[in-house]
Amino acid sequence: MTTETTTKSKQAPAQFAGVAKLDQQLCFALYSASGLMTRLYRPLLDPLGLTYPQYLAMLALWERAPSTVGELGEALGLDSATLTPLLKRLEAGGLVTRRRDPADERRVLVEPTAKGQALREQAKSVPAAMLCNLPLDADELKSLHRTLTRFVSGLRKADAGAANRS
Amino acid sequence: MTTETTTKSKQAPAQFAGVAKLDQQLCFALYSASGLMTRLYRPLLDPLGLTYPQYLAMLALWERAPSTVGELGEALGLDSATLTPLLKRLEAGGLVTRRRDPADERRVLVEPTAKGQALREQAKSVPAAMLCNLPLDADELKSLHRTLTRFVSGLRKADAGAANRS
DNA sequence: TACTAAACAATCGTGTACGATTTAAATGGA
DNA sequence: TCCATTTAAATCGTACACGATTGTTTAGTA
Repeated sequence: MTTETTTKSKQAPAQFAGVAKLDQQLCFALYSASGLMTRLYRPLLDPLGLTYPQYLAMLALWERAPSTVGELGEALGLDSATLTPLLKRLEAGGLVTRRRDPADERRVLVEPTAKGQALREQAKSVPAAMLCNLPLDADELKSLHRTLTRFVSGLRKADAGAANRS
Repeated sequence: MTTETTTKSKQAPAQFAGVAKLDQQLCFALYSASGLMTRLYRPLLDPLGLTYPQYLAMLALWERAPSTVGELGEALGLDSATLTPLLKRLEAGGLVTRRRDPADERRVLVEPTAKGQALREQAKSVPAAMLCNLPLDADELKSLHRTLTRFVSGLRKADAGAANRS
């Protein structure tokens, strides 16, 4: 509890200490929630042969195919270093195809196969099953989602700013 | 858009479809928020030579040392398969020591070194800097934290239940 | 006391994540 | 047209993350 002036140089509010601690707890809560959620998805996705990130990729592809790796990355917030091997695993599992875009050989087009499309039917029961795991009622879920959405879009802006600055 | 009865077997509420979609979005929002947050911590933690999980481990150790691997795992929600290599990296960096508990040779006691303690001073400026990145005001942060905390503790219960059932 | 069961950390295999670099293709001026 | 620049994906190295298994130590019980 050393009374130091380090924080004075920042334009921090008066009640800094408390809020800073809160931010730390908030960040940890987000980190924990994300991890727990992934764990709870596992028993639902195992029968489909998907991991949670793979499930997200399939959701994106079911919405819009073909998609380029870049578009998927934009949608999921992942870069090619993560997506390329993930998509290769989906391809190895026979769920998607990957091919160079003839119109622009730099791009790679990803598309569900018939098997990948068929999986969509099985996957339909996942959200309902997951919902049973979520400990809040519908109103609370809605409120949490609203706040989180604003939070995420704000963070995205901050992240883009940080990227530009480098 | 096949009208099927698959979901009728679940005891789902009438407005199932909408809520289920929401849950999907909520889970994705959590996933995104967690990833973005980790990215925003990086420039703050790089000067300290820590990753975000390593920072969490040090926070736990600054609060309570020595801790066993199991206690750290409980606090952070990680298992030994994740923690052991992480702690070995912290040890290699000279920030912690690891030794078998003489009173119970199964346990391993982890403790910050002098260097690890010294790092605590540098780390004090991290929360304030991070706070500047967070896009919500103090009230919203508080509300989000409250909801998330309830959410996490509920998820933990669900997770424990799932573990017992297996 | 012997012997099984439980607890604990470590290890192995697989799958994200991402910064940094590389390779190839397209684009935009001089 | 030529060439530097930009864009897109892949690759490399490092670091989580976890299920399943292993090896060791302790605890519990007949």
